[in-house]
Parts: sequence; structure tokens; C-alpha cells
Amino acid sequence: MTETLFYQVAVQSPLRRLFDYLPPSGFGPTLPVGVRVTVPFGKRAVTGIVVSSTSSSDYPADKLKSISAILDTAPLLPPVLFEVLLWAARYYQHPLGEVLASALPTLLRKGGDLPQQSFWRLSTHGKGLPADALRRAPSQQALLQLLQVHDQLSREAIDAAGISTATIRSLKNKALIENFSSTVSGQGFDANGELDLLGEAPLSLSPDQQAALGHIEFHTYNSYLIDGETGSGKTEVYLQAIANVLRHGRQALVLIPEINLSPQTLARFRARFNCPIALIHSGLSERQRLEAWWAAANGSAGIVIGTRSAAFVPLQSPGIIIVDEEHDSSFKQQEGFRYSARDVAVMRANRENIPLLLGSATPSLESLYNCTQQRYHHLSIKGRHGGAVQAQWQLVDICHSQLNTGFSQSAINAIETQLAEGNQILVFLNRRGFAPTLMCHDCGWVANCKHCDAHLTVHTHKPGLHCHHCESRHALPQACPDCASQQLNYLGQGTERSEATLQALFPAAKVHRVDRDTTGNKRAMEGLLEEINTNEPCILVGTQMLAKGHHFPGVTLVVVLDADTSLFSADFRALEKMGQLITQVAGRAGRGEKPGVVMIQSHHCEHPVFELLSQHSYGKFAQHLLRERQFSAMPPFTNAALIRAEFHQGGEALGLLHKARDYLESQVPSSPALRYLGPFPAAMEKRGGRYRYQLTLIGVERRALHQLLGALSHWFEQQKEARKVRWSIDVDPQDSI
DNA sequence: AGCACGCCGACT
DNA sequence: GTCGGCGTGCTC
Repeated sequence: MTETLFYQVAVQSPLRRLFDYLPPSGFGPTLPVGVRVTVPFGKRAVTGIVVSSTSSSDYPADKLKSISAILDTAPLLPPVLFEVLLWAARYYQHPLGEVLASALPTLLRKGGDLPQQSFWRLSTHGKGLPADALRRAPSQQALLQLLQVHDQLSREAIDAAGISTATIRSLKNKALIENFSSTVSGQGFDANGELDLLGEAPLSLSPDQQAALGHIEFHTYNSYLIDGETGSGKTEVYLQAIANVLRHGRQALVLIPEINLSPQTLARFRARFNCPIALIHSGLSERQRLEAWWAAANGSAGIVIGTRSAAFVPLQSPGIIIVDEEHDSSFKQQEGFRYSARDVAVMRANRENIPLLLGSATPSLESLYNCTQQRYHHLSIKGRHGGAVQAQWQLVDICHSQLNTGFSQSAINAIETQLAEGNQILVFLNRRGFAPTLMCHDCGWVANCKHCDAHLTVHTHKPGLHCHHCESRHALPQACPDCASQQLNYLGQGTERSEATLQALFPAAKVHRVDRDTTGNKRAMEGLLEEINTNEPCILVGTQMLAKGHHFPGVTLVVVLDADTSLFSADFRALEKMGQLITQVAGRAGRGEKPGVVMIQSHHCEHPVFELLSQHSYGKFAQHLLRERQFSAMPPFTNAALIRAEFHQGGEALGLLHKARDYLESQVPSSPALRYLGPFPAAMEKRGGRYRYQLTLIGVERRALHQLLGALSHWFEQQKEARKVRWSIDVDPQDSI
């Protein structure tokens, strides 16, 4: 007797459970885990993924529906990746259906087919012809003979053989050949082993690079933190490690921050390797994304380079995973499925049993901590290629000093000197969550957004007040709405204001502003970078964007206008981020024998972090921060999770979090081992018309914390209020706690 | 998330 | 008289 079989199917929905279905009618064999199916779901038909099969179902038998269609003959997600996705859903407390969906391109998510390629083969009639048929038409004969040798040829292969479309058409008209479509299968990027994989000779390695490369074990899992300052040649170590992997017919997955996928980076990979490279980034069309995904999945791409989401791309034969600039916060998704691509990569490399390289000049405290716990191998690469000199640091105490819209006299003098010498200057505004707003000098009125808790931002380019959080716009008032005073001043200082000040101070100099307004599209940024790379003297003004990955060889002076915002920030990571940013920028300043100068303006020059950073020691700085984190029992010494809730009315959201805290206390009372903080209003309480609150959990034992989070998400699903209040769980949050 | 059902305001 | 607002409930 055949027992009844049920399939548990994951469906893309916020529901944190699987749905049981009966097998498709008239289908005998068991469906493998990971295939896509179409299932009736409520009133609609959706694409789901088979997660498991069982012999019993808790759901009433008369309500069960059957799978209506099978979309794949083989699972789209290899078993190991599938396991990683199951782990990620549990670890990040996110619905499995949405987690699995994040590993598929949208076209496949919606039930589309894998990329098809057009092939030609001999028809029955054509197969009957003798080998020397069609003597009078040589090119037709050539194609016929080709197809006698190879059973089928793609359109591209026929083109490559120098046979024209007309020839194909003639044979088709004679019904000797026929066309068919088929899924492109994985040939492997170097199936015959004949191809010379290297397009150029590798660079010779320094002793440190050699030692780092020598430490990597290629046929087992290990995580290696490659800690090397800018210019120490981390990339060369990656390239040679990749070459090693490719020689064994295995693929390399390289994860990079969004901004770092520059044409130069890509050109370097293309020049070195002759194998196909698949690129996966946000700029692709859905079609391109599917093609790149499939090139990775079927093994035709030897190297896959991608941003965050590429952590979940299937690979035919994975050999190594590399996470470049591992400290970069863009590896953490900040909404929906809030995963860290870096941490997923660690888990994936572990399950795939392959090495993982984490590279950075300014490693995250998490990774440095993991090294001290012997979870990662710490490989340092010292020395700077090209013999450039370390940047000099100058601290400028701005207490009691007259500032010209934020600039001290020392800074202005230094800029003047560098400009005169034909150098480039970078002015860095270290203001996370700061914006220039309008204030009345007489009564203190501040321009606030009606919909949000935010100050409106003054724009002088297209004059007006903008809310950066709900995108509403208002005219610039001529006088104070409260007291009619004409004394409306700018409060705080944005890049536009600094740009204007610099332009006024140095009318002859070129001043470039780099922020979301001027470089909103990639073209504009690329154009600007090109201009900067001509090394004409200029001043660059910008925020974090300036420091991310870009290389400015002509910059000899870096001015940090307001380091203080990070010293006393509510965000416990602010100082770490500032240190990373300044070190990254300083590492690129200076050219040739000319050292760069890093000038930092602060009211608190005595703060120990400046001393540590200015000794060119990010490492010592990080150790200092780690001791502070240990002392205050914060991550990475503990594990954190953030519970967020938001609603149009504040009371409901806050009330739900209070109830959640009561529930948590009832499960595990607050103790030093498991602390609850809040609920508190979020950094900006009201945003986009919603009131936002958060509750923080900090646990010493990750296991205990995660067990509790599992119970909490179950509890949330049962709360009536939780259906209208938007809530989410953020594991290992990057945001302020 | 979708999608439907359901019960109260201003419109061709 | 209806069209349509979004509250409430359900999805194997």
C-alpha cells in the first residue's frame, strides 16, 4: 500500500510557516526538495518551493489542496545552499519563503523559466543524407557535416564556425535541420583544461603576501582575516588564491560593497583571468540578473563578483569565498530580511567546506574579536607598495576659536598652502544623521517637517526646504513664522554650505561636492571621479561617500571638520565607523614621497582615540574600542537583537513593545546575562508619518538569545495588535542601540 | 504580502 | 440609489 505523501511548501509571504500540499494529481515520483511548484494559495496561484515531504499533516485533510504544477526537473538551489538558507531563516528570524526568494532572481521567483538557448540539429530527413551530400553548396555541406559530428550546435557556435544565417535558412527550408530550445547546461568554465586561465603573469609577492597565501588551506573550511593597510596588496593575494581555485576547476565567489564594483576593479580581474566572470549587482536588468545567476549556478562562470545579495547565489562547484572590505556596513541588509552577507558567507564557506577570506585595512571589531577567539586566522600584510610615506596627523583644538562656518583658521591656511602647490584637498563632513536646517536667530524657531520628527534640510541649489525622510518640500520662508524676524540662520552645516564657504574663500579653486544630490546616479559619480583623476588641483567636499573605496591619488590634505559628532554619539558603533573612515581616507592621502596630512578639528583633542589613530595604528585603536566594548558588555562580546515596531499612532507601537517586554520577562527575567533595554523611541521617533520604537535584547549566550527570539516571533504572530503594527526583529543590528 | 469581504460617506 | 474608503480576517 502506498502511504499518502504530503509536501511542505514555502511560499513568499510574511507568514512564518510552511504549507502542506497533496502531490500533483497523476504524478508518481517523489519531488526533490528545492524544486519550484505552483500552488493554489488563498484565492491566487503562487510559486512556492518544496522544503520537505512528510507522511502526515496536521492540517484538516478536507482542506488540503494539491500542487498544481511542477516548474523544475531538478532543484534550483543546491542542497548545501538550501541548508544555509534554512539556517539564515532561523538565525535572522525571517519567514523561510522570503529567505528562499532572496536566493532567486525575480524572474524565477515569479515562476519563469531558466535561460533558454536556441540550438540546431539534423532533422530525421537530414540524418539520412550521406556525408558528402550537397557538394554543390560548400557552406551548406560544412554545416551539415558539423551537425553530423556534434549532435547539436548553438546559434553562437554556428556563428563562430563562420557560417551565415542564410546558410542556416537554406538548410532549414530543405527540412534537413531543425531548431529547438533548451536550457543552457553547465559546461564548466574550463571543461577541457586546455584554456590558459591566466591572461597575465601574477605579480611577485612580498614576504607578507606570500606568507598569507601560504597559510590558506584550499580544501577545507577556515576563515582568514587578511588585515592589510591600503596599498599592501590584499587584492593580489585574492587573485592568486582565485587562480589556485580555478586551476582545480572550482569557482570563486567575491563579495564587495556596492560602491566598490568599479570598472577598474573589474578590469583587473578581466586582465588577469581568461575565464568568464559573472557580475551580480543592483544595476542589472532582471534578464541580465537571471543570466548572471545562471552562469554562476551552471558553472560556466569561473568567478562570480557581486554585492550583498550574491552571498546566496548558487555555485556549481564552489572553491573559495572572498569578502572584500569586510567591515563595510553595506553587507548588512537594513530592511526586510536583515541578513549580513559577510556572516552568511562565513556560514556558507563552513558548510561548503571551502576557505573564506575576509579582507580589510580596517577590520570590524567583530572580526578582530573572532580572531582572538581562534575562530578566524589573523593574517597581517604590512608595508605599502610604491614606497609612499604615511600620512601626518594634525589635531586642531577648536574650543573657543572663531570658526568660519565650521572651518578653523589652521584648516583654511592648510588648504590655501596645498592649493598653491597644485594639490587636491578632501574636506570630510563626519555627520551621520546631521543636516543643515533653518533656525531663527531671535526666537530659536527651527524648521521642522510636519510629517516627520526631522528638521527640514536647507537646499540652496534648488532653493527650498526638503524633508529627507518623507521627501516633502517647502518654500524657504522669508521671515520667521513665529516672531517675524528676518534673522534666519543656517544651523548645522551640510556639504552645500561647506561648498559655498570654500568657494567664497578660494574663488579661483574648483570645488566639487560629493553627496547624494550631486552623485545620485552612477554616471555623475564616474564623471566626477574621472575629473578628479586628472589630478588638477581642487577641493572635494563630502560625507561618508567620499571615503568608500575610491582612490584619490592627488589628495594630499584631508580635513575632518567635526570629529566630535562621533565621540558622543548615541550609536555605540559611531566611533568604530569614524576610525575606519578616517583611516581609509588617510591611507590614500599623499603621493610619491610627499606624505599626506590628515587634519582633524575637534573640541576634544585629548580623547585617546585620536592619539591611537594618529600613531597610524588602527589596530591599537580597535583594541582600545574592544576593551571598552568588553567593559560595557556590548557586541562583539555579547549578542544583540533589536525589536522594532512602527505605526501611524505612537501608542499602539509602543504598547506592543511594552507587552513584548512583559512577555520576554515572563520567559527569562532580565539579568546581566540577558538584558532588555527599552522600549525607547527610535533615533528619529517619527518618520514618514509613522512613530517608531525599539526594544533591545543583549545576551551573553547567543544560543539562549536565539531561543528566546524564536519564542518571541511566535508570540508576535499570535498578537492581534501585531497584525496592524509593523514589527521586525533585527539580529546583529548595525544601527544605534 | 495579497486578496476578499464588509459596512459607512459623497457622487455620475 | 451606487462607487469606494480601508478595517478585519485568511491563506495548506
